Amino acid sequence: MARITERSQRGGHSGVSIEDVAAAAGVSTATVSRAVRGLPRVSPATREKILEVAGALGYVASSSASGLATGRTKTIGVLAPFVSRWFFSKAIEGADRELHARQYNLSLFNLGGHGSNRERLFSKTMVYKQIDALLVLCMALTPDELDHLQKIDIPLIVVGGHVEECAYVGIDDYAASSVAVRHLIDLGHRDIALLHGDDETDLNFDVPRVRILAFTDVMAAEGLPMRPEWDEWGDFTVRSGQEAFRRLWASPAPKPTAIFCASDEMAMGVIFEAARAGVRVPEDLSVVGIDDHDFADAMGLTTVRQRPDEQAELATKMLLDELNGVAGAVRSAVAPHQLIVRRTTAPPPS
Amino acid sequence: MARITERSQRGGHSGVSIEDVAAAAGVSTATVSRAVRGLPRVSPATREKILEVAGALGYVASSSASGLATGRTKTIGVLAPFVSRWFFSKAIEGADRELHARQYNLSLFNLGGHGSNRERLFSKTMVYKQIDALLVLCMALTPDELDHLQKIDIPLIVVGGHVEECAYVGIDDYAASSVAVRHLIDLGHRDIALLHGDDETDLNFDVPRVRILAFTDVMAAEGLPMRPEWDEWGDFTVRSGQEAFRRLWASPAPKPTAIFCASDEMAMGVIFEAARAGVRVPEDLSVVGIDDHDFADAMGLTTVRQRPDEQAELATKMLLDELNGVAGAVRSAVAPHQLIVRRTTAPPPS
DNA sequence: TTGTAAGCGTTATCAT
DNA sequence: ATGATAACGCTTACAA
Repeated sequence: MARITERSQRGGHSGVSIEDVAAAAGVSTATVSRAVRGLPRVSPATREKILEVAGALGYVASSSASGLATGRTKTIGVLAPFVSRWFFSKAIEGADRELHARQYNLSLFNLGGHGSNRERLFSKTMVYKQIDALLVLCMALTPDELDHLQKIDIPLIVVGGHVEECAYVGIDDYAASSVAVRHLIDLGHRDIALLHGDDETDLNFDVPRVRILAFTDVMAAEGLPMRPEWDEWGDFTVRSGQEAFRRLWASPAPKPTAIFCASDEMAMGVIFEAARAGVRVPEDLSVVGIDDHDFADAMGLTTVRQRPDEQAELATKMLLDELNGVAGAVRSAVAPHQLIVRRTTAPPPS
Repeated sequence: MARITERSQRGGHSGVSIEDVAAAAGVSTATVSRAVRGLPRVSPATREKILEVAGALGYVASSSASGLATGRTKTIGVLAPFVSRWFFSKAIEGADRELHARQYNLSLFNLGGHGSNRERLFSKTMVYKQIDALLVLCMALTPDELDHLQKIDIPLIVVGGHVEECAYVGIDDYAASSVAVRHLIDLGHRDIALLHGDDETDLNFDVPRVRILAFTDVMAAEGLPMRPEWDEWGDFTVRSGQEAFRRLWASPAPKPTAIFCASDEMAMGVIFEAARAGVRVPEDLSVVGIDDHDFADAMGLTTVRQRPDEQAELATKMLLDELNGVAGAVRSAVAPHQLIVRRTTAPPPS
């Protein structure tokens, strides 16, 4: 009773502590600490006994206490602009896989959708001293956010968009886009529209621009025309793909026979809207995307596959290795991409 | 120099501590603590000075230290079977919204996709003493997992599937399914197929069963036939919807004029495959789903809307309120649903 | 192999 | 309003 009172005096803590285990096992807390962490310098006999007692008591070390003692929290942060978009949700799963396997926790920081959409507040305070490393999943960071990031002196790596001065894991966007456009050209298309994802305000997000560049380079190299009316913009969502298609088809200009979309979700929007407008894919219009979204196979969408989960997994591995003393483990790496030809691309109507 | 050596002696901690701030501001750590946390009993003048010094020094309290002192981590855990499926990713966003607003951290525990798919290891150790409360986003828990859950004596609430003895926030699945089926019947359909999501092994997941029950009840009440060949099974994914459609249309049995799907993703699979098979939706086949997935609008899918983000947001709010002393804040609540009629349902072919 | 004890950075009690 | 100071539970030299 006195004991209980003593314990509940402050904070109302609960649970069994290392001291309880030590007492029950008749050893010191130091030995318990070594034993439960699988450290050497504990005799097999004592270890077994301690583990048994600990198990019986349901002992679990307090992460706060060990965090305070070691200076490491055993959790890494994942910063994402969205969680419900394909790329990010897959990346989160990939990061989690690696973290889980290595007994680390994943702390999720979502930049998007807070309050009225742009009230995204990412301050150093959020992550500082709470995580050992940070995985940045990003398409666009404000200069302010970028600034905060640089100030945190923990291992950091980014997946999903280049950030100045940071190690980056991702596909070669230029090559991936090129192969998609070439596929269209190889099929015989000459009148190809571009649905890119650059809104020209996200200064720290160059993925869309690289994809645009690849498109224009390939088109120019082949001497193909690039009409301004065929240069459409979207924000990587299905809806924006729909809208782009509508604008394209509403215009009095001649219609392209193919459209290169900077993401599968936009490509899907185009396809949905084309169906609605009675435009047949691929007979009247070929469409190719980038990503290999979960739904791409079901829709028969031709695309360039990338695996955000594997990218994030690799990036996470680097972070963890770095934390475990492998200096230079965190470095840029380019992930593979692959053209997947399905049923939304075909030769142009003759 | 002596100071630096002193600091880096153990663990290699970095950053400025409360003591540094106290020293720089010429006050005690106790006062700094009060000041930075916005507690009373600090004169405006000292508070201002402390805040200024703290800001200049870039002071951020160590979460480990305060966690140890208070017994609370200021982070809540979110347990999810998947993160890249619509329901869960939306729910996570909703939870994050509330947590973010209340300065809590979100620790994500993903059950799915570890190693060879079923090596999902959810032990008490994972979450114990690391979080103040747990939000369970689940469709199916093994008895073992369930057991672990019960043992954790922290506030807990579930969204996305009932769990015995736990407070639950979610829609009325029976009513939601009923309204979908009734919609089909009101349109004049009599030959309605069912695409449910029960694999009969997930014993702790009754959502699919409730939806099946609603279907059979409504059909029976209307005296409508329910052919066993029209009873199809899926696992809530697009792919399983495709497969179900293929089976349905491959069978020699007569075809239904409508199909009620227990989820939008399955409904989409049906629609994609129907298009491939030349079956027109809704002229030849009406399809209705449940969820109002992000793509539902673009596809014109008739469905019953639910908002997992709002459900999770509410559940999270309850958790936080409970932690803040509002006894009984965590309790079951039923979330709204709404029939959204779009373009995949129409009267049956005459 | 095991134990002792000094931190780790906060918070909270109790004085002042 | 402010300051000492004792926890909080664990890790880790260092001693035994």
